[in-house]
Amino acid sequence: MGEASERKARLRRLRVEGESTRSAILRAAVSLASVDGLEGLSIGNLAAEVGMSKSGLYAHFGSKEELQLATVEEAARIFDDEVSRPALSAPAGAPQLEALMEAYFEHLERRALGGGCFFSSAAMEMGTRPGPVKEAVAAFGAGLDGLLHGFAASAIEQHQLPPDEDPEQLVFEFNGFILAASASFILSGDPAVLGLARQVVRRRLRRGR
Amino acid sequence: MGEASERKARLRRLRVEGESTRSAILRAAVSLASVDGLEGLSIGNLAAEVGMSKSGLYAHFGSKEELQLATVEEAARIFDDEVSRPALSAPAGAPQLEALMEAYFEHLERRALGGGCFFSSAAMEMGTRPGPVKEAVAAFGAGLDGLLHGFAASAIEQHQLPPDEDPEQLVFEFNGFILAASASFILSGDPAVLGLARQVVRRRLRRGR
DNA sequence: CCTACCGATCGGTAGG
DNA sequence: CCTACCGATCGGTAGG
Repeated sequence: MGEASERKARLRRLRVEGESTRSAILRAAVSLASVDGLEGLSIGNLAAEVGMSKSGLYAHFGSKEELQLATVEEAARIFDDEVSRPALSAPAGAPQLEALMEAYFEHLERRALGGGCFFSSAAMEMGTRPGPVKEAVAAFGAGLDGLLHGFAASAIEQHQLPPDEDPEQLVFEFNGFILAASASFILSGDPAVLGLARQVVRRRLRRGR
Repeated sequence: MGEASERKARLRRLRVEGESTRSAILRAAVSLASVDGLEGLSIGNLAAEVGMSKSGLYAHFGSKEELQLATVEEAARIFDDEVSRPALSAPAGAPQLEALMEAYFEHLERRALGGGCFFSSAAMEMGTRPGPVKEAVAAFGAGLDGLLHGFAASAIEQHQLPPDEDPEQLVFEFNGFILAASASFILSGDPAVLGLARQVVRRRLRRGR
């Protein structure tokens, strides 16, 4: 079997029924970036991964920056599917906060992207690199903060949390839980750290009860 | 003035009385890595920054990995000087926790390294790259966790925090505060987020009082 | 989507 | 510490 047919076989493996080539490329891009970062994501590596030439990729994305932007979009879609959406199905307030965190911990534990948490890494990596990609990462963060803020405000409103709690402080704390779980899990590779993270979340939501 | 004398002038600027060339190189390396990451730190850029040839750097560090390891060491020394040591001078227990966080927030606000928080970024960046550099970053994290654990245990012992508090959970939470402050500050560039972080820390340490 | 190429930069080495 | 070089890879383009 020649190289060409191997490439096609790999692409077929990556592609699901009815899924576009662009979508298969972006799933691979998110996976590579979850290991090597958004800067470390190279067009050559990505081309090899999906069994395509570099110029084939340039037909889909005109530049590395456009590829990075599309990759951030795809990562946001995955996060919404796997973490945000399940949380929205839980009862309003504290249960949504807990469901979001639980969905996130499972997303981490399952190593859904191959490497670590895409947005934890992207925030640290792109934070010091002004430009459209940083803005896209920041916009995702703002969206997640908004979601958490709504859950927290609702929890206070429904007296699941004391009335003197501050939603903004809660958003900061839950962001911290996400980042600490991500960093700790990625460095240790030990699912036990997620047990500790779950305890922290549970206790935090039972405070003042 | 020729290029050669410009280079020497730059090196002189970077060097303080009695400071070794190696030390000046490493300070520049930490600064560059705080912006571009430990992978993004290139020997060519670093050589230009300190006004030296690439091969001049190879006389000090035999490989990029050795340079990265030395850079992690230097960053740890700076963190210990600016954050850990001041905390150790505070009264034992909760005041040490608060002093460490305050020193960290000031370290961030002052933009002490030029870019963001070296170890927040390094943990996310190297977490997915097995090898000696990741181990060095993990070892620093373990050391900081140990320090926080001691402060937390002491706070509980002295009844500054309730006896049902778990030091390990507190370590996780404070790690989260550090990471959330770092990510938030780097993305927004707004010192106001550190005000929120300070409130969270203060409230957390007054819980159960 | 491909082959074939571009200049720039990467980490690293030879020889002084 | 330097100049001068190595092969590999980077992002990107020409032409089909």
